[in-house]
Amino acid sequence: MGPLDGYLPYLLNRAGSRIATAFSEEVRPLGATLQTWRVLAALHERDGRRMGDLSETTSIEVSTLTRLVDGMEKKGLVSRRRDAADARAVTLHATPAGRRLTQRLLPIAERYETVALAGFNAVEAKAVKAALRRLYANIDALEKPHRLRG
Amino acid sequence: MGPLDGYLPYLLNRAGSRIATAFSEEVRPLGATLQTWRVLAALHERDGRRMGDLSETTSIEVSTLTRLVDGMEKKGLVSRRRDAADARAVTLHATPAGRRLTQRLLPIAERYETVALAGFNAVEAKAVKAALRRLYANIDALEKPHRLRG
DNA sequence: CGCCATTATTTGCATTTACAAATAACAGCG
DNA sequence: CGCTGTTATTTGTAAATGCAAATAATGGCG
Repeated sequence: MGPLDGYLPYLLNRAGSRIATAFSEEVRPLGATLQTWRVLAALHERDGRRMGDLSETTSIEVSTLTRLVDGMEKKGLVSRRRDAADARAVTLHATPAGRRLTQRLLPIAERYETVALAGFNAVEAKAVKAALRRLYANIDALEKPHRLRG
Repeated sequence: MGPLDGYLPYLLNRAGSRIATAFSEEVRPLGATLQTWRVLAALHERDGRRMGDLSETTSIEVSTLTRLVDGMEKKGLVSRRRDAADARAVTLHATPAGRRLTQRLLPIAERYETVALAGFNAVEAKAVKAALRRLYANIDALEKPHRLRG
């Protein structure tokens, strides 16, 4: 066990990468990717989100998201709509086909949650999640100042 | 707080992405990227690693790593050597310039560790890291069986 | 020794990604 | 109402990525 094993960003990336790769492999036969799942999951949580909102939620850069959504639209999984209130914005909506795919992906996602947390009791699981939220908030706070200048 | 906020892989990815993006931005002025840092950090831990070993430790896919190392070699940060014991393998070594860059990146990396764990006491910090190792091991165990067939 | 299955790395190639610039529409103010 | 600065999204373009195939070398076994 070297220094890397004690370095938090390393451990974070390692765990995240591993789960991402495994999940990707698993959903490929369904014609899905990790990124499409992220978008579908975000829309499952709340449909009709804006691109920027989706980018924030999924951690997918907006220009990347644009082209990802292009593909998903072509596949008939989602549809874009010009926001009625603000014509600059675009809202994204899952189509019936998109919702069907989501339903097929949900149990796989649930299984990954279970597998990842194998051996964790309820208290420990809750603690990890709380810690991950704190880590995120800490880094987020580091970035935010940039946006508040002026 | 929707369902996503309770989904571990989501929290993991969100925290990891955020820290990765922030770190990347920060090291760009030094002519470095997150990926080059990962390679340099792995070599700092132990020099002369094989490509496959590096791929495993950095979570960078081997074919991606090959090309990343091409670029690092061109920049004079690392050098490849054919492994004396096994001519199939290539070992990678940090050059003086590579080590100098590593020395400049180390304090930045340390700072990220500190910032990410702001508000965590020593016990909590240790617990998060242990949890991340367990998560990784759990997913790893899910994958391993594939390699043991035959 | 020579063959064969296995392992380590690289290469081919199509896709994904991200930064920066461009476009489109808003909001406030003269 | 027509500027002006800001916000939301897309597009241009070059680089990074990952799967699969190719290459190179090993080890075991007849």
